[in-house]
Amino acid sequence: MQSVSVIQETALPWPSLPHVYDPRLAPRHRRDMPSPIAARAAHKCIIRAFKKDQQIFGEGIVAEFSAQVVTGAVRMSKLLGDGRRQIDAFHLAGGFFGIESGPEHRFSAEATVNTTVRVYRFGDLDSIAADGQFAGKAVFAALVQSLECAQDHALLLGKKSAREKVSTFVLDLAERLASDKTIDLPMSRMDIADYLGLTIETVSRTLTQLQRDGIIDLPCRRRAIVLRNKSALRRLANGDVDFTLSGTG
Amino acid sequence: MQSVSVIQETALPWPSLPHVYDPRLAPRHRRDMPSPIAARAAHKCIIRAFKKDQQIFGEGIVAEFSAQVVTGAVRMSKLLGDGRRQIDAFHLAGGFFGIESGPEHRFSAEATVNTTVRVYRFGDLDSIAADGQFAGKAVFAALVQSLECAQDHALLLGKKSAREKVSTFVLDLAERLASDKTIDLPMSRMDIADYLGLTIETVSRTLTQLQRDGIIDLPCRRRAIVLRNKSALRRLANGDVDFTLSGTG
DNA sequence: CGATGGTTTGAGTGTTTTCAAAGAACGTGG
DNA sequence: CCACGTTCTTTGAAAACACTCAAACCATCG
Repeated sequence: MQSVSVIQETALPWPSLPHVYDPRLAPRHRRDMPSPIAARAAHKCIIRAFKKDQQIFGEGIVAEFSAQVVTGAVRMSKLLGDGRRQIDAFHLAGGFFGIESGPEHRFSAEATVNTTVRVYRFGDLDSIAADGQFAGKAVFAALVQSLECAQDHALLLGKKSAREKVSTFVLDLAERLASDKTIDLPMSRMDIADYLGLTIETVSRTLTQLQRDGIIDLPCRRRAIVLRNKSALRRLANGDVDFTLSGTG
Repeated sequence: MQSVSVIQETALPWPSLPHVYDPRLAPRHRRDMPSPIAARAAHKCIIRAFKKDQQIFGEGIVAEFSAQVVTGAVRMSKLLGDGRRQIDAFHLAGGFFGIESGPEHRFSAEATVNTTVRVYRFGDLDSIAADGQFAGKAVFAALVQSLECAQDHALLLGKKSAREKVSTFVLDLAERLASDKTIDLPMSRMDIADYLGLTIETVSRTLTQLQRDGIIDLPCRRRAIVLRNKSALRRLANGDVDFTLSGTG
């Protein structure tokens, strides 16, 4: 009903993952070393497609699977009692998500656009951790990266202004998508707002203002942003100086 | 406190830490605070004392050591370009901190009160991950806990009001300190503010308001909070309903 | 006991939110 | 391929919340 297509996959090496696999972490094992997880999971590994806004798994659901984004993007979100939503992270192509320590998922995962993911079935984390070889390290690396990401996110949410938040977001997305000039946003303003701890109106206003200041450009196509002044963006993102008041005034 | 003698140091360049083994110090673990890592690293483990506001290690410093709080509390903080500070976490007795994936510490660690820590010398994360036994799992667990903590923190910073933030903080601290009624705060208002993404004035005002509403009590002793209405606090913390307007009005 | 620094309180300001409505892109169906 | 409706986005005005600046307060320590 909801699954659009299910395809059997051949083995695909974990190590080719841009996002999870930091060569700095395990460079020695990188070359030609088969991944135990991939090997083990190969025969149960499938690709699934999810439509825009379709849920991949919900908060509180038993964590039987983890997954890797093939195309598209996935948002990890959490809800407050009254429905307020905080998006913890966006996973882009190559990104892993759904790896949990406890028995259930602590986030809900949804596709922000039409998305395909590769699904893995995982045993408990203990056994992964106990695997001193490739699997343990890969999961370890994924975990550490999530942690760093979450911590940077906390800095952003706690201490940055709307202008700085949006700048940070745009810059980060540009890097992760390897976009030199034009970024194709794989999410709505609402998603961005819930990620940055702002409202859609503020996100929109801030983008407009950055455009007025010549830092970015907003083409007709709403889901795109063109970078005009990357260094200014970087300064803003890092809170380097008082860069809040700019140009035109 | 503990029968073992504690080494007090003033200036402390981490790199010059003496890797001595004092049988009186290291192997004796507090019964209520089992430390698997210590068991393994016993021969490299020492106890060190830090005074209030003393730095344990700085952001960007080579990560040669990690540590576990024995008594007191440690704040992990990050700075923005212009000096704004975000505290990522407080580590209380038993908490591990300083475990990194990369070559250097991504946070500065400082004692918020007079504090003693057990210091470990760690090899790179690879070797820890490769250890399928005790150490690997313990570090793994610590990492996962940090991650969950950071993610909850992001929800707090991004979506909660001052009232909700403070309530969450008080409740969390009460649980972590196993305080039934009276909480002895191991940090200043400034620390709390930088942790919650607020200013000290707002933290103070919010606490006062919670007191007026009969939810907490603020004794003369400024570093203490008495819980009066724990369930109200819990409702506030979880954003359960519109609980913002309360009592007296 | 007085000095000190952290904390509380007050008044005014500013940024972000809220509420409301117009505008524009996108998808659907003809 | 165009027209239409729907949805998302943008813009505006007013309000709310937290912040800034400033001063008083009072625990704590010497």
